[in-house]
Amino acid sequence: MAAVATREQIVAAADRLFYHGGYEHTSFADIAGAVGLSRGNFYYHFKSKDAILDAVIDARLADTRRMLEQWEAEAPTPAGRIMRYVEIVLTNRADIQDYGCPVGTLTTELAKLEHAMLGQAGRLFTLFRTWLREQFVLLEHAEQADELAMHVLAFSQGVAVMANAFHDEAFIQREVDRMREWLHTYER
Amino acid sequence: MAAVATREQIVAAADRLFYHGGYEHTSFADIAGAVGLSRGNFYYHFKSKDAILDAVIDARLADTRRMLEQWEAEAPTPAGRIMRYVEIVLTNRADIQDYGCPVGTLTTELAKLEHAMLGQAGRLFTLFRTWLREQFVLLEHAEQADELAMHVLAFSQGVAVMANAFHDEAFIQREVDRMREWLHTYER
DNA sequence: AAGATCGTAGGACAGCTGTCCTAGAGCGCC
DNA sequence: GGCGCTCTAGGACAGCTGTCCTACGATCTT
Repeated sequence: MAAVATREQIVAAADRLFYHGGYEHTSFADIAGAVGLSRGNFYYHFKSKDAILDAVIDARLADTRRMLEQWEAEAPTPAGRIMRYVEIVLTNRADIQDYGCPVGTLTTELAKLEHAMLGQAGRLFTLFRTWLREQFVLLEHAEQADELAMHVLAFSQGVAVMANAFHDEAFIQREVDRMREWLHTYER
Repeated sequence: MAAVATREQIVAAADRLFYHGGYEHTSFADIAGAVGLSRGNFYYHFKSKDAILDAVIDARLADTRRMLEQWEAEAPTPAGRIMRYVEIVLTNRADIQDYGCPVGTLTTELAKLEHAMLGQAGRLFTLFRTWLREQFVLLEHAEQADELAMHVLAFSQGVAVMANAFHDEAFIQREVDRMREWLHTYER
């Protein structure tokens, strides 16, 4: 098997396992089992568990950039684009109810572990923050753009934590509706 | 030393360590070191790690009930009491920036671990939810009381995750101000 | 003073962790 | 055929995990 394909398989499996079970709780043996490789052989592809996490974060950053570009292509207005972000809690509601937000839960876990890769994980949040800020600038709220971006991020994190805790789909829908109305007051 | 005092010391130390470093990441050795006991001797006080977690959750439930009673005694109006809840993200901002919300992060972690004690941890959320709902009933919004309670909970969780990720005190203050204005629209 | 009870230290136990090494299989190229 | 490279399996390694047991010191009761 080509090494590059195996590496991608490892990263994909690790991404899923880190999201579902948490970073520390996921062992080399778990990832090896998911990919179908022997545990000891991992050193050939990644020299440490941190290196896998680094690769997973890089992959998530790339995926996120692709998703944001797609949103920009599909939604013509900045408000529509912001709503695309807001609605991911609906789109991904099944996973969110089971595992929370992939970005929020990873960042929270790494902060508790005082893990060196915490800064890297923070780039995922910053990517969304910067993109949302740009949309609010386009909405002609340049002055408060960053504050509004942070508010939208906090919305999604709050909904994710509560949806994960209570498994309440109606709650998610209500909060998205509430957010849509709030966003309308910033449209022009 | 009296066994009951030692037990309380263990629970207090475990509570702090679980909050700061997470449940799974905290070992018997860590707790033993914090209390000044030998690791093997723990079996005398708690027959398993889950039993410690159970005791920690019970202690947090009792502490929370005390806090809610105090809020009721100190704040005469339901809106004032709700604001007491909203303002804990300011009151505890130092800890929240370092470790997130104690309730939210524990629930999120236990969900990923598929831990048997997840239901117990959920009672912490439910305690706040029920109390907030009662306050909105007193505000004569009985019909939407539970929805509004969930919205306030989501607010606090969102702010906690973002404050933990970005360490931004001004953001916390702005979100509390925003929440205060929102709450005014429900006062009469 | 003798005995029972309470709380403790220390270590044994199997099992798992991340890391690292060695040997060899499979393959293309000369 | 023989060389060299890529990729792999399997196991060794020290260290840690939660659990559990035994032996002993301190304290209290009678």
